[in-house]
Order: sequence, then structure tokens, then C-alpha cells
Amino acid sequence: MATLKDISVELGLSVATVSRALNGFPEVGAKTRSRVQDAAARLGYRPNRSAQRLATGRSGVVGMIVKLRADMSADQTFFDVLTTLTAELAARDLDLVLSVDQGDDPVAPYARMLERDLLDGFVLNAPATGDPRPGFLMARGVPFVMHGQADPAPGYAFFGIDNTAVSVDSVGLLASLGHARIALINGEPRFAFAAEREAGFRAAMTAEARAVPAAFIADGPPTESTGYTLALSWLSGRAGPRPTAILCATTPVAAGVLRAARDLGLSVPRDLSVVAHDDALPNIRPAHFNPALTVTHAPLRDACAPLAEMLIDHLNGAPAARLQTVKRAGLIVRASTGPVPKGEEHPWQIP
Amino acid sequence: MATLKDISVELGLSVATVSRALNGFPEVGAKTRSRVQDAAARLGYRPNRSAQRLATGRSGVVGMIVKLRADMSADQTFFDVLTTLTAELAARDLDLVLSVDQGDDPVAPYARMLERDLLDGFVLNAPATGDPRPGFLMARGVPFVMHGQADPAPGYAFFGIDNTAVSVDSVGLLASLGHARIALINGEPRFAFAAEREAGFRAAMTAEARAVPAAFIADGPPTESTGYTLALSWLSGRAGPRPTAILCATTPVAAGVLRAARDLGLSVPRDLSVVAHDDALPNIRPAHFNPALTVTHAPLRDACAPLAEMLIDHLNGAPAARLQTVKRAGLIVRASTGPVPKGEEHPWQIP
DNA sequence: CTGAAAGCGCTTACAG
DNA sequence: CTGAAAGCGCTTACAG
Repeated sequence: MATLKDISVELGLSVATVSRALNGFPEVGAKTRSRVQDAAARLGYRPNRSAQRLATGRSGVVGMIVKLRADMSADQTFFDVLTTLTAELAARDLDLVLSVDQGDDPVAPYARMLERDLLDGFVLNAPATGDPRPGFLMARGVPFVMHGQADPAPGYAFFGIDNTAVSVDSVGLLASLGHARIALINGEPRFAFAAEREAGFRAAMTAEARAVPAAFIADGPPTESTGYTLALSWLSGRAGPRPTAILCATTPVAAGVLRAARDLGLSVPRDLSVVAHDDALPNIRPAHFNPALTVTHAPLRDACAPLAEMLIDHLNGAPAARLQTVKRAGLIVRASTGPVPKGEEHPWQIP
Repeated sequence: MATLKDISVELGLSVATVSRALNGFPEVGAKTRSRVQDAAARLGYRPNRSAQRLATGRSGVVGMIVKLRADMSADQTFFDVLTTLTAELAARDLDLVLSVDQGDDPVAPYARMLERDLLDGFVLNAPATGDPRPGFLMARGVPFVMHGQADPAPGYAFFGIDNTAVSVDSVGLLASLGHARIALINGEPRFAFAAEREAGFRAAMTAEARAVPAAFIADGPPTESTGYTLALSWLSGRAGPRPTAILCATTPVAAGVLRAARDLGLSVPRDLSVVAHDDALPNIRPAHFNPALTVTHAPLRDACAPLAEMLIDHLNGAPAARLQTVKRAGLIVRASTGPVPKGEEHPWQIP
């Protein structure tokens, strides 16, 4: 393995200059820099991470703690994000160490990890409403970035999508097609994103002057069977007048809804419109659904690069207030949404 | 953070002695050692990994490469192993870095990882028959341990279960119950474990003088639907005389078999005996199956500690020949196996 | 059994 | 714009 010393000898420079040239210090002259870069490439130089870390006092490792869940589709989501995040962090010379937790205390695993490992920071996932983790870490001065946001106006770094807009945009599309009875199959209420989606949904429905009976806002694990069970009960008409459109938290949920409609002999989109939020899970292609699924689209894995970038910036001293990004999901209209059926334009009557 | 220096000052010793005491060098006196250990605990000393790694020339990171699969149950298995393995390696001061690969060349990702990262070694998973990875890594002198074994008498370190015995033991149990028509739903043939299980199955059946028609040895992804589909076709009798017992590669496969039996109005174990190999996946409890499932039992996660231990030993110079362990899976007899139905004791007639 | 010293490969004030 | 030097916190021959 070539070292800085090797390059410095090769070029008759000091290791200090070689180090500065390679690290982009502005005071190094252009020709010197390119000579150094050439030599580094020629000798196959790779910085020794341990030496860099020892010299800078950083460990180069960031932690992430995951809750083990019974639910398999969560594992799949997690797996996708994990691999992408690992790659994005690696590209920035950061190692990700993972810890699995099954306990009830949300902050205990962080405390444990902090005292066991030398960590430069954390990536927080799955924000819950009233999440205690940000407060815990901020009190200890530990840098972190959150995937999503747990608070309306956070004092910490985060990257997420506008979940209110996800609902508002979906309702907007359906309303423009004449739908008045729109039901929601939401994510589990402990997650902050689900609260935001529900708030957006209620606000948009209220703005359209369409009240929603409590029975038509439901939630569950993000699975096909959640979608199937709820849709079956709603579409059978047992809970009251059938919705003409259903908003789904995830694409597997939408798959269940489509199956329920099929089983009941309903045609999509003639009898029912379906919209889902699409996290772009591997192996699930809403465009290949039958009918192709209308979605709000925001790949989870697209968050990984920004998260890694923000964490690096944060570790380099950027203030949290600068490191807050909310992306708007795109609305992709496909074949699962259509005009409200004739005669079904009336909203629910709330007693 | 306390350092060796802090301890040495506290105790009036040299850092060298402190280092030796903490690292278990035999030449350090007992009282000195315990004084040092006390002081270390009192000061909350944690070794600086970067410094250790720089001094020893080891990176402290080992790599693992996973193939991304469409199949979700594989993800789940992988997830379980990954988290346990990470913990076991961390307990031995090793970081695991993960890389995901989707390409066709089995060795290319290793070459890439080797040139990108400073790695001390690898953990290899999912051995295939004729796996080129061991040869590739051995030629480069890169230490690794394999989970399972790709070759009959490997020249490398590995930890696995006796897959031949898995089949032999299962067939033995069924034969003792009088079964003669035993079918096999195996793992996918590209994996070495599946080849071993099939060989064991054939050998055991031959030993019992029970030939098996080709149609009754099948394979597929380790899913419920694989089990359901194959069992449905076999038990309907379309493929010839029904098997009276089915051996399943995994517990999800067995779940599918049980469902097929139920759909056909067959009772287990009265009409059909079912045995599966149980990797002890999270969230799948063969004891809670209905009926409770008879299995060969070998938790995948139990391999993690031995793998970590062997890798450490290997990195410390232990020769591969010393680091080869084959565990025998336990046979757990539950309610899904019973005596062969009266009148069904005759074997298949092979033309 | 213990210590003094060199070295691992970087980074970064401090001088010039 | 560049260099000499100290230092990050360990480990480990080499002496004694």
C-alpha cells in the first residue's frame, strides 16, 4: 500500500504538501496539485482510514438502530434503505454500524451504543410522534440526521418528504375527477408520517367540503392483507355507502385493495379509484399492477444520499438549521384512477 | 476519553505495561494486572480502535457481499443473520461492511471491495456448488470463513451443518414409522446445501430400498407458495400414487404443504406426514403450526458466533484446517409425523 | 516482570 | 505556497 510518504519521496515534496494537495486545500498550487494527484493515481495510493481517524479524532463510524419487527415488508423496506445508505456513507468514508433492538425504551439502545462504541453520529429512522430520541441526543451534543421528521419545526437535521402534500395531492386528483367519498388506509399511527398524512387528508377533504366518517379512515401494517381486509369490508357496503376511491399508504396495501375489488366483481377504475403512496420498494412495480397504479412517488432509497451528505456536513460543523430538507413527492397518474361513477357523486352524510 | 497514558500516570506505570496488562500478556504480574484493570474500569477506559488498527496494521473491518434477491423470505433470513453476525463481530472489535451485488460474476464484487476498502477478511454466505469465490480469495491470500461449505473437503475455514444428515435423519424417522413413499421439496439446486440434502435423501431412500420417481423430488424458492403448489399437485394424485410423507426444505414450504393438505381434506399426520428443516427464522414457530411441525432444527443465527470466532482466529494466524466445523442438526419430533396410513405401505414402482 | 523508544500513516498549527 | 515538527493513541521489538 502506497503512503503519503511514498508520494512525497517520488515527487520531492513534503508529506504535508501532499496531504494538502490531496485534500483540496486551496493554498496548493494547481500544477503541484495535479502532479500529486497523478502520482497518487500512479502509485495506487489509498488513504489509511485508521491513520486519518486517529489524526482527526473522528471514528468514522456512524450508528443506526433498528427495531426488529414481525412484519416482513418492513424488513424489505429496511433492507433496501440499509444497503443504499451503507453505500452512500461508504462513498464519504463513513462506516455504518447497525444495532438491533427489541426493547421498549426508545433511547436506551442509543445510550448503550454511545458508551460502547466511538461514534461520530447517528442516522435516525422511523420517527414517531413525540419521539424522545432527538432530545436525548441533542442534550448530549451527539450529531445525527433523521430520516423523516418527528416534530413540526425540528431543531435538528432531517430529510423527508412532505407527507401532508402526499394526501393533499392525492385527494386533489380524486376531487378533480368528481370523487366525494374517499377513504384512507393509513400507516400505523405511532409513526409521524402517518399523522401527517392523516392531517393532510382531513384538511384536503374539509377543503373540498367532504366530511369523512371515522370508519373510513383506518390503518394497519403496510401489507397486502391490511389492504384486502379493509377494502373488503368497505366495498361490501356493510360499513355504509361504499367509497368510490381509496387512498393507500403503500403499494402492497393497494395490491390488497385491488384484490378485494376483483373478488367483489368491481372494476378499477370504473367502479373504484385507487391511489397509493409509492416508496419504490424493490420488486414492487406499481406500473405493472393491473390496472397500473396511480401513485405519489418518492423512493425511500433516494433519501440515502441526502442523508449521508447532510450527516457529513453536520459532522463538519454545519448547523442543523441549514440541514433540513423536505421533498415533495411526485404525482404519477396511471390507470387506477378515473371519473367518479355516475350517481355516486354525493359525499357521505355525517350524522 | 481516558487513554492508556491516563492509566499509566494514575498508576505510575509505563503505557507499555498498561497495554500488556489489558491485552492479557502472560508476563504481567497478577497484582499489576488487576490494579490496571481496576484503574481502567474506574477511568472508563475504552481503547481507541483507530489507534489500535494503525499500530497493528489491521483495518478491523471484514466484508460480506450479499446478492439481492426478489424473494422476500430470503431477505428475512438474511436480515436475521446479518444482525446477529454484526453483533458477534462487534463483540470481537470487528466491523462488518456490507455490499450488495446484483451482477452475474460471483467474484467481481469481491475484487471491487478488496481494492476499494482495506479489509482484513470476508464472511462468505450462500455457498454454491462449484463456487469460485474460495479459490479466488485463497489465491490472493485473503482470509475468509464460509457459512456452509461449497466443497466436500474444503481447504478453507467454514462453519455449517451436516446437510446430508438432515435428510438421512428425516428419512430415518419416517421409515421407522413405516413410510415408503416419501417426497422431497428441496432448496434451489444452485446452492450447495440443496445438493447435499438431495444426496442424503437419495442415499437414505436407497438404503431403505425405496426408489423415488423423479417427479417426487422437486425444488423451488423457500416459500409457502412453493410448498403449496407442489403438494397440491402431488397429493391430488395426478403425478402418480400420492406420497405419504413430504420432506420440506424450510418451514414456510411446510406451511404451504399443510395448507394444500387442508384444501384437499387430508389430515396431518393421519393421511400425510410432514417434516421440515427449521432454520429458526424469526416470526416462524414450527411448534405453533397446526399440527405442530416435526423438524430438523439448526438456527441459522447460531452460526454467527462460531463464524465470528473462527474469523478472528483465522486473522490471528490459525490455519484453515483447524477452522472447520460441521454441526449436526437436532431432530425434534412433534405432531406432524405419524405412522404410515394402513394400506399405503408400498413403495413407488419405478418402471 | 517492566520501561524507554520507535513506529503505524495521517493532519495541522506554526514558521517562513 | 511549502516544509519541519508535533501529535493522535496505540503496539511491540529491544533492553534490562
